[in-house]
Amino acid sequence: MSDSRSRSSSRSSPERSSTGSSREPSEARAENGSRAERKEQTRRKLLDVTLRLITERSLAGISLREVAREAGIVPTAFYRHFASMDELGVDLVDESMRPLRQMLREARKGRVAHGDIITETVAVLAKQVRAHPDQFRFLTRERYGGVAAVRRAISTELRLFTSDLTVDLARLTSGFNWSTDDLEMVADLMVTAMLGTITTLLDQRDRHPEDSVSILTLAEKQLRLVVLGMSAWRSEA
Amino acid sequence: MSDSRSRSSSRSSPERSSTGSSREPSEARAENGSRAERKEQTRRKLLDVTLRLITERSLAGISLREVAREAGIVPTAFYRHFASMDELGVDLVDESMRPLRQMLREARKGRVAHGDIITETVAVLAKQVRAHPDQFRFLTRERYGGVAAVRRAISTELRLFTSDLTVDLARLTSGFNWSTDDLEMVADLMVTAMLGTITTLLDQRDRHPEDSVSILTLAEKQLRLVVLGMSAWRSEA
DNA sequence: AGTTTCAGTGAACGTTTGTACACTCACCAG
DNA sequence: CTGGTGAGTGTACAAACGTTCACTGAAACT
Repeated sequence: MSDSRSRSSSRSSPERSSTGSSREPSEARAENGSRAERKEQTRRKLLDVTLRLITERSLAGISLREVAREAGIVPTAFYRHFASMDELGVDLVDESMRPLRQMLREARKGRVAHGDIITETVAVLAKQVRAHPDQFRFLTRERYGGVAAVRRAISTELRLFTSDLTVDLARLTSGFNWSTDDLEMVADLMVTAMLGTITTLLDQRDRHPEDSVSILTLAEKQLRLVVLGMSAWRSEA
Repeated sequence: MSDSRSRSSSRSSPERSSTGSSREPSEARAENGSRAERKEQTRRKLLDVTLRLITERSLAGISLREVAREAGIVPTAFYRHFASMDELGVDLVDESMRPLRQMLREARKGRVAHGDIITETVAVLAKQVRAHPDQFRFLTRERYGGVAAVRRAISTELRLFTSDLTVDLARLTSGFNWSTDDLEMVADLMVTAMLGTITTLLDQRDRHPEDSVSILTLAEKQLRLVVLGMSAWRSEA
């Protein structure tokens, strides 16, 4: 069916070695970029194609051949970029989670009032989910998915999220002598709640797109409930 | 490698129609059970094999042939029981979740003090996870997995869990005029937290088995934190 | 006793898969 | 100008896949 796309690079150079003055590398070539750039472009295409295909299937259900086909290269050329689909998956995890982690860290930076932090965090998350739904779909799908290496990569990165949050909670509760264990417990609950929100967000997105608002207020409420619990906790235990 | 197992049913009847006195169905046959029973046995085997194989792969990564092979039947005989692997997956969801839901409902029945309910609920969950780890692994793996039908089935059943809990929360907070939306919000948070506990429980089980205790106290703490949050909430909003 | 039902068989099919191998030829460095 | 590098090609193959079809034979029904 979709097999007519692989015939796009037959003619290579329209006017090759004509005037002799084409020496400097800064000339406007018909084909784009240097060798390294071209390679990076294909790499990107492989990653993007996989991300797109994973909308309706899991990583384990996507074949190397299919990804290569959609990216417009022959199956064997795939190996120039990744040793296997598993490796591609791990790279995809890094690429998806590292920027997000940075954004969430900065959303909490400099702020002290709990309310602000919660609103800001939920907003950042919502914006990211809206901007890169495929990445989040990939992450939720593969978090407990069939590929062990990918699962491990996500789990590791997620632990960093929790540890970031634990540090910030420690700063916010300094003076109320919380134990590290209890702080981690709360951070874990918050991260879990936000992960739940993400999945709800993705689910709802498919059916009726603009219910996001109610989901986000729900998420904020849940976080606020936990913060309230923290106040009561400190005056109990 | 593992191909030497399919040659176990070559000789069918060692002494067929010898004496003529083998008429009544209550006779001690070498093979067991009636026709319907035999069929149910094979069905069970198919379900069990799938559950076992899913420990290290996802449903989408398990082939119909492999399941049939491990169950000791020929691939085509699979269709006598399920129309596809997807259908088998949906049946597996029902079988795993319905009894659990019943148990959790009864764990909350007749109790009024929050502490009791929390302890009891976590205990029931822990016991079930310990008793049927494969089922829970299957559920967490396929909850956002690659097979749409299975995803939907789990999601539906999970919503019932939340709605059960919402009803019970309504009973417990009667007189404090909570809105249904807010009760659902809390119930959702609690269910999400417990799902997180389950996955942590399964992860840790593989590495060092007897850290379950600390995970369970963590789970109880999280639930208790939420309940504390509820008290503070009602006196605020 | 005679007939029907149906779980399981076995061969065959057309695809698709991952990977091996020898290759081309545009690019970059010397 | 020249030689090496390496991204992408094309062919090839064995293995596994889902599904089809006509079949067997014991249990169940009449």
